[in-house]
Amino acid sequence: MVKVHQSSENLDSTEQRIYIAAVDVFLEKGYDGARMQEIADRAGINKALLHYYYRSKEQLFKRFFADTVSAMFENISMVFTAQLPFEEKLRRFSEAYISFLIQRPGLPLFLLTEIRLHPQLIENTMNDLKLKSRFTMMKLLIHEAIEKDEIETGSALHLMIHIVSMLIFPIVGKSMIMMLLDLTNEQYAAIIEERKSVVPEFVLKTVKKS
Amino acid sequence: MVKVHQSSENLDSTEQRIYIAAVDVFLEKGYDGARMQEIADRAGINKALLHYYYRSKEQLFKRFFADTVSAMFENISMVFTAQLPFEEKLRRFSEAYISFLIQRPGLPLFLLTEIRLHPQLIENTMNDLKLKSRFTMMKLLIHEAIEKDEIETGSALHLMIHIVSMLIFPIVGKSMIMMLLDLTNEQYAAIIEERKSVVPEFVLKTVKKS
DNA sequence: GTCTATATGGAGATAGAC
DNA sequence: GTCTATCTCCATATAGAC
Repeated sequence: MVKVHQSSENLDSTEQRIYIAAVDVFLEKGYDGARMQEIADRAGINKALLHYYYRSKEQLFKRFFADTVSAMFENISMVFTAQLPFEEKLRRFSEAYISFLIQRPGLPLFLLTEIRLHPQLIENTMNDLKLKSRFTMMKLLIHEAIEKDEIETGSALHLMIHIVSMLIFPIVGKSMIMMLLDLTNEQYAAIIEERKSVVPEFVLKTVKKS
Repeated sequence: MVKVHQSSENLDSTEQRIYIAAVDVFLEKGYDGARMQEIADRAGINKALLHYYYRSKEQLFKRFFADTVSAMFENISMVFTAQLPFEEKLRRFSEAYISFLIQRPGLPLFLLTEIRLHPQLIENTMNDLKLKSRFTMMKLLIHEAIEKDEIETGSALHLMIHIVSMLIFPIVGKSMIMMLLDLTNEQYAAIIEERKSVVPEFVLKTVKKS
């Protein structure tokens, strides 16, 4: 869930409603395309009140962005704490990650786009959250597995990129894939669901020692 | 190369300079972030002249977008005409596709983003270009290989998605990957270069009949 | 074809009453 | 806290001289 910066007040408070509306609009339209008027409309209030709670569009965006990135990576790292063989970790990771993305299909493309378009807007956020150290866990996991002779791979780095790419890209490229392969929304959803198991099995075929 | 809508005039013409500037700005800032003033400045002319050649921002964008999508998919389909075994086609495709993307690193993320943000702006474009039929070639290629017993795979559809994901995502997710893995620009470039061969070899390990 | 000047509208942000 | 009204700026687009 996306956390909210707020001192534990009523969930139905105005501030909360504004925040929720802002999340929707920013995700749909991006920073440049988002309109304060639309956020106000969806929250059922007016622009003035919006500025009363969040001084500016920039501040509102920054709060939302920090929360969102944080949620995204919290979710990833959970899988790695368990003590399990590489195979099982990979299966659980794929399952958990795709499940997470299914619920927030617009998130990865949004993040990638905003990082590119507004690096200065998000710089502080990225430094605050210790993302690097979190992600390093995945690298360590794979190195560990290699040392334990569980897997065989030319490059742990490339293997990581393979896995992440196969999990995230189909979500990011939804519009393109649907168009090119002539899929309905239902077919597309089914394919994504399948990938929870297809991707780890595909990877394991390649790297498992026999 | 990105084609230009223009009746074969001087390459240094004003219209041409505007178009080139527009390509740069749109790719950098996206449709919403692009400013006509900036395009005019980079072209070394003023806004009025810009509107003289291209009536509106929307029209300018549409022309550029159509050209760009076209170029992107022209390039893909070239590989499939040759009569070669699946293995060799896959290697050539990976090489050609990554080479293409290295020269236009911002392109895939731009396309994916604009398709999502402005579907109505690009609808005509997508219908005009017979993208679907072009991409179907890749599906056919894989089915053909399966029938010829060249490869073994659970699902041709997923295999296609695997390949495309592993090729495109590292380009799309450059900012994220660089940040998370703590890479310099040089290291990142080297990794992308490596993927020209790493990806097809990875895939072949899984699907090659032995 | 190219310019300066300006029209027009929309966006973020604030003032000030209640 | 919440509203209406308004300010200010900036972006697209056009008018009209040269």
